[in-house]
Amino acid sequence: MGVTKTDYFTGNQNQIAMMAKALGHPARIAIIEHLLKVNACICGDIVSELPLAQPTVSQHLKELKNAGLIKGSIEGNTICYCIDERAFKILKNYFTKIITKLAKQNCC
Amino acid sequence: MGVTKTDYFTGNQNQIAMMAKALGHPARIAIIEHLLKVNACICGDIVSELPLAQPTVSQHLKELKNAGLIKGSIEGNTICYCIDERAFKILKNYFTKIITKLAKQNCC
DNA sequence: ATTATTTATCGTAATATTGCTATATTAAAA
DNA sequence: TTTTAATATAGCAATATTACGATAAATAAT
Repeated sequence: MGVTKTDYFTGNQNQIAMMAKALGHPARIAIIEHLLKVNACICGDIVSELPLAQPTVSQHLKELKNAGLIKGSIEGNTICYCIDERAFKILKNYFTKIITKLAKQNCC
Repeated sequence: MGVTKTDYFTGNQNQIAMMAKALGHPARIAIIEHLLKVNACICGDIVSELPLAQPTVSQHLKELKNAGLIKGSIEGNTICYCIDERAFKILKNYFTKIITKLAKQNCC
C-alpha cells in the first residue's frame, strides 16, 4: 500500500524512524555535511554545491526541516540554514546506547 | 522520477544514507530494538512481536540485512537474526563526529 | 511418506519519493 | 517602478516503498 502504520509503534520509534528516513538520501547527507563544513549558517549557496536542480534541493531542505534536522530563518531575500543540534544529539545518544547495550551481549 | 542519483555522491555519503534509509521505518526500528531487548540472536519470534503480516516482516528483515544492519544465519528450520555491530558502530561514530564538530561552531 | 512449521518469494494495489520544468512569491537593487 | 535574485510551490512522469494474500521452498515432526 505504501502507507506506514505509524500508530502501531511508539512515539520514540516513530521519531527515530522519521529522522533516519530524512537522512536516508545521499543528497540530504551531503547537505548536512556541507552545513557542517562551512561551520556556520549559510544563506543560499547550497544549491550550487549539489548536482541537482534548485527545486529539488528546496524539496530536500524542506524534508530535513520537517524532520527537525535543520533550521531555516528568513534573512531578507535569502534563507539562512543551519543544523539543529537537538536532533543530532538524540541520534547520537540513540546509537551510543545501542553500542553500549551490544557490548554487554555475548552472541554472534 | 523516484530514482536517486547515487553516482553524484561519495561512497561514504551513499553508505550512511543507505543505512539511515533502512532505519527510516518504525517497524524496522522496532525490529532492531527487539533484537537488542532479547539480548541474543533470536530465531523466528520477530513476526509475533510486530503488528504486521509475516511477508511484510520478512521484507523488512531483508532490507535491514541488505543494509548490513543485521545478520541472519540459517539454523535448521528457522533463521537466527542478530544485530551487526559494525554498522551501528559506523553510525555511532558518524553522529558523534557531527556533535563534536557542532560543539566547535558558534552560530545559531 | 505425509503433515506441520518456518521463512521467502511472487504478484498486486495503494501510496510515497525523486527530480524536473514552469511558475509563483518575495525582497533587494537599479 | 521595473528588474533582478533567491526560494518555494504546482504539476507531472518515473520509480520505489509498504503491505498483504497466495504460494513456494525447505526442514522438522509424526
